[in-house]
Amino acid sequence: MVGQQALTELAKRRGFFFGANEAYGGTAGFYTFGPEGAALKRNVESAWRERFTLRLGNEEIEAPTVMPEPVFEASGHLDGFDDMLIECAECGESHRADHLIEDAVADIEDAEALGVDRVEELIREHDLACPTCGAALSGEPVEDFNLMFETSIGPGSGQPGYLRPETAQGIFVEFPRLKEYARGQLPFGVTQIGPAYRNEISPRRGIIRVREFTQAELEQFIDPEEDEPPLEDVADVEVTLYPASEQNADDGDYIQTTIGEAIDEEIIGSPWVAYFLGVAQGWYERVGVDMDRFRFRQHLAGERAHYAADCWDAESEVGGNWIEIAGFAYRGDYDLRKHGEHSEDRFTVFKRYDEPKTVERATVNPDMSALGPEFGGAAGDVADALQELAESDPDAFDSNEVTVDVDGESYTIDTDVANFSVEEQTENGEHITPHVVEPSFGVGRTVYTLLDHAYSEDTVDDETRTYLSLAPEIAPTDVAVFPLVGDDDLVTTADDVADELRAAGLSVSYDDSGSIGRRYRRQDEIGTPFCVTVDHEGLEGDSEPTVTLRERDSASQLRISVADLAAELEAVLAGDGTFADLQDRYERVDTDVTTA
RNA sequence: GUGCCGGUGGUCUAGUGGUAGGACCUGAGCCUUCCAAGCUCAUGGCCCGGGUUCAAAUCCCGGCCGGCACACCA
Repeated sequence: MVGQQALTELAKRRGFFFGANEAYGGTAGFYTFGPEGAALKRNVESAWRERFTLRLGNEEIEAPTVMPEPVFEASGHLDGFDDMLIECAECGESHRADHLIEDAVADIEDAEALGVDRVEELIREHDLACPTCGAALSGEPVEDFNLMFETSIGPGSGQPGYLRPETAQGIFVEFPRLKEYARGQLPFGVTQIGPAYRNEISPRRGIIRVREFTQAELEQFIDPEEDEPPLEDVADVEVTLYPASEQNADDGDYIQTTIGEAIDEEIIGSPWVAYFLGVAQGWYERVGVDMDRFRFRQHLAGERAHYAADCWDAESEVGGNWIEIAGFAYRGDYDLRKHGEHSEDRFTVFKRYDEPKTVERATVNPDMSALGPEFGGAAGDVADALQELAESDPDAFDSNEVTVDVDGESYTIDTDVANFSVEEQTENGEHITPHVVEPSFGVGRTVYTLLDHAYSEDTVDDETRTYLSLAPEIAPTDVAVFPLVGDDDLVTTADDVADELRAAGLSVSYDDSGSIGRRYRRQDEIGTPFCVTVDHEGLEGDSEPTVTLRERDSASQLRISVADLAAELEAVLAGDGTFADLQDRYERVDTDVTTA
């Protein structure tokens, strides 16, 4: 196991990531990905896109990071994302004011909804004390802290906006158009990879908890009554589960099972969530997460977000701690329903019935030439109220007069004027609000996990060697090319080989400095899976030139002709064969190197 | 946000009220035909601001950044 300190040091020194704006003292919670880190992150994103967008037949979008205030009124982030903090004057501890009240006052369960002033009052009335030191908190100010970054759109006072706290909202808000694009057919999925922002009170633990981070999210829109995931694709996938029941039990333990069994035994409630856990398991394994340090943990009841009906996290163990690297939430119809209520657009899809239905519907057709002169500006509202009444209580129209309330005023109308009737109508279907299943991945945390799990040390010729055993698919550099020594003919050939490999689309690093061993170590430390060395032996005689090809983890080499090199490397990097396969087909080089 | 500890070349680190030394790295050269070798030379540093002092990188205060603990993490 590697400590956070050693990994952070390597990350800084080798250009994976480092604190941003250090020239100006640094900014807590913001990191820059250096050349190696940016390449690694890009490769992780590509692998995610390949699996969760392309392979699943979904579509990817790119929405703005700044969104106007009403979006977050609808999503609940403006209220639900607030923390009410109160600070003890005696010991300086900060506490959640709303939690204090919920604990102390029996009949208040959601103190957050009460507002700052009322919460301050309640603390006075109940004479609440600091849980840490016991000093009275009465009279201390309660501060609202919203975790969203606020900004202002346009000049002057502008309109208030926020940096999105999750990429998901960019997908939900555009649902009306995305639905059109999907031709109104459920199920369909939309993905987005991009930055999200949370103004954390206290960023911690390096890159693990930051204020700007990259999310890769899939919003799967489904008809909850009809759509089922292709569970047969993942039924046999083995997973390590840590359900809420086990977390609560004294002797709770992990459950090793398959996705199929977990559904049969109702450990995972939602088949869709289970499906995505299965897909994710395979993906994490592929990009290089150590599956012995990986688990799916179910959220405890009190832990769930305001939108989530059931939620599982993917967690990895890094530096001895478990961190969340993805969340799988069944969000129900919460998001689309809310945006539908708050905006002018329709966040529904039309679901056709198998057979058209004939229904009796009570309607009114009010004589507006009578209502208008009588009620003036209220006439339109009265007409609407009559229609509502017709639907909810048609019997009200049996008598001669009917009364409706509009804004607290009562209006009484002759029933004749309302033109009440019951008509038979044909309904071909209904508008339903889709449910949403959301796999949401933290890209930065995944990158950190991969570095942690790839970090290795061994001994080569009695010297300690540090190397990153990254999956070839996601390693920042595919291959490094060296001339064994600085002779002109070796340098020229090595240059040509590097150029040829670049032309084949590989990410190539060229290095002719210092001793060959030093150059191998450099590449080991950034996880480059292969090194190609041009030596005199390979250029001797009239036969085709050859080079040595070295594999990172074993440090073993084989001799291969330059003509075959690009194609063989491409195949291995694409996961089509391994270095061991090449060893069977090409001459091994005895290097006298011993690894232990 | 609170408490404790810390901040010296790219990285790691020694050190003192009189402006700094090492190791590794990096660059140039010599040597070198496969794993951080050796030799020569070179580049490069006291987090920021204020105070005390003849003099502050050193002491004091504040800020910023980092680590740990608490709180927080929808």
